[in-house]
Amino acid sequence: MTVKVQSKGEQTRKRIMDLAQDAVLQKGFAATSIEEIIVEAGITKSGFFYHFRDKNDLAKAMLQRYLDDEWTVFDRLFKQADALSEDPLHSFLIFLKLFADLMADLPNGHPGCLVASYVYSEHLFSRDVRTMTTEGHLIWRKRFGERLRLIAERYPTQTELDLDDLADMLSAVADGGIILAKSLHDPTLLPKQILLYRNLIKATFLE
Amino acid sequence: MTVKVQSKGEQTRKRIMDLAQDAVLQKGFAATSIEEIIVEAGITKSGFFYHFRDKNDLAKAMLQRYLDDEWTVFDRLFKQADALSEDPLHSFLIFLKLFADLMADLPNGHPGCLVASYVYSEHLFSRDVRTMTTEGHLIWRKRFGERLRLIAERYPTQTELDLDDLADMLSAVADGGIILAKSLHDPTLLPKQILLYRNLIKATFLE
DNA sequence: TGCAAAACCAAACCATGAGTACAGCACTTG
DNA sequence: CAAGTGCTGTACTCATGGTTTGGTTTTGCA
Repeated sequence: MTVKVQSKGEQTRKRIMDLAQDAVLQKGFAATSIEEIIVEAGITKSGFFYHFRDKNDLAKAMLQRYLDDEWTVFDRLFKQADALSEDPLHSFLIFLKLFADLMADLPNGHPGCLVASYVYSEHLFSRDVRTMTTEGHLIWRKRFGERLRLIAERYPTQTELDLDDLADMLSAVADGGIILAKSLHDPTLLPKQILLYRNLIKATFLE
Repeated sequence: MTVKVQSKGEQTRKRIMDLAQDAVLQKGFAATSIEEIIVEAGITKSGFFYHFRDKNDLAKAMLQRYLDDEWTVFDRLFKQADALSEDPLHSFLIFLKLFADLMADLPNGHPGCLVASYVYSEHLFSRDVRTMTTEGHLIWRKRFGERLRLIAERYPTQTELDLDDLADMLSAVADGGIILAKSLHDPTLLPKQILLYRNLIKATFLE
């Protein structure tokens, strides 16, 4: 367990981003004011503008951090799963179980997907932020797609099937599951949806 | 084909809502200003406030209309499907195909789900609007769930399976598919996701 | 044709919110 | 200890945006 040594500045920067992210996931980016963030963070406006050039800069930094975090989380889960089975299919199934468990363990449910939130306010952000959301989704497609291709090699399916679509479906089920879980105030919904996706994978490759 | 006779007022009201909905799906509700709407609609602010008590009132009216529209669309698709097969499973499979086709025929792809958009800015709206989004999702669960229960009666599954979860999954896949399609600028993505859900249904009940 | 109701307009109000200018404090490195 | 640099505070600007008040036109209908 490495404890990052954070300078005071890094700490405030992180605090700003944490608070901002919570607010954005509840009200959307546009409705989240710098004012409210700095009040909660216990700093002043100049403090904010020292750390971020403007609001869009904050949006970008948050998104980058979010994508990085997701990446490392999935990395960990995949490594865990790979350690438990050599077989690509079973490893993927284990991964999905781990993923579902992780989502089930979030005390108040998943707070929301920042990428999804951004997509529904796309027109607010600069071009580079928008391409980041696109790239984020493409990376997941690639990542899950790779796994699926390894599986398909060993477990040939009868029906024609686009593996990229199947990879996308995990993102879709997760994003959709988060929305439903929020809307229905039911944190158990997301993990259950992931397990249904797992069923599809099983049914697809195990006949 | 009944053509609704709309008074001038009803026409402007509709125009406002159309423009607002487009804007909201692109930028979110908070970032959509009354100003821009009235400019596009060719009216003034007072014109707007004649039709809507306040901005939240507009949000509510838009959501109600959206839910009603969705309801009638699904109604039509279900009726069409039921006319083509007596069997609940096949009827549902036909319905899913029709649904996918409908989504595929949208020239620029699905513009976005208003409910999903609202969920990611929940904290902006009054309580009644928020309960409307919840109710909306519950209605879909009920509607799809009913169909699935009819299917399950005739096609018993071996594995334990919560049909409400399976019903929710259609909403999740749709909402998630819309997000992905928007993010990746690929209108074909949504219908493909629906067809993958259809595969799951087939695999589940036809072994 | 006249008149009430419906539909709309003009102009202001007030709050909020993004962003700036600039001064001041607290490190920490030469 | 001097000088920079990282960070915070005060005090503004300027634009936007939701909402109100009080009037004017247009429309449907008796």
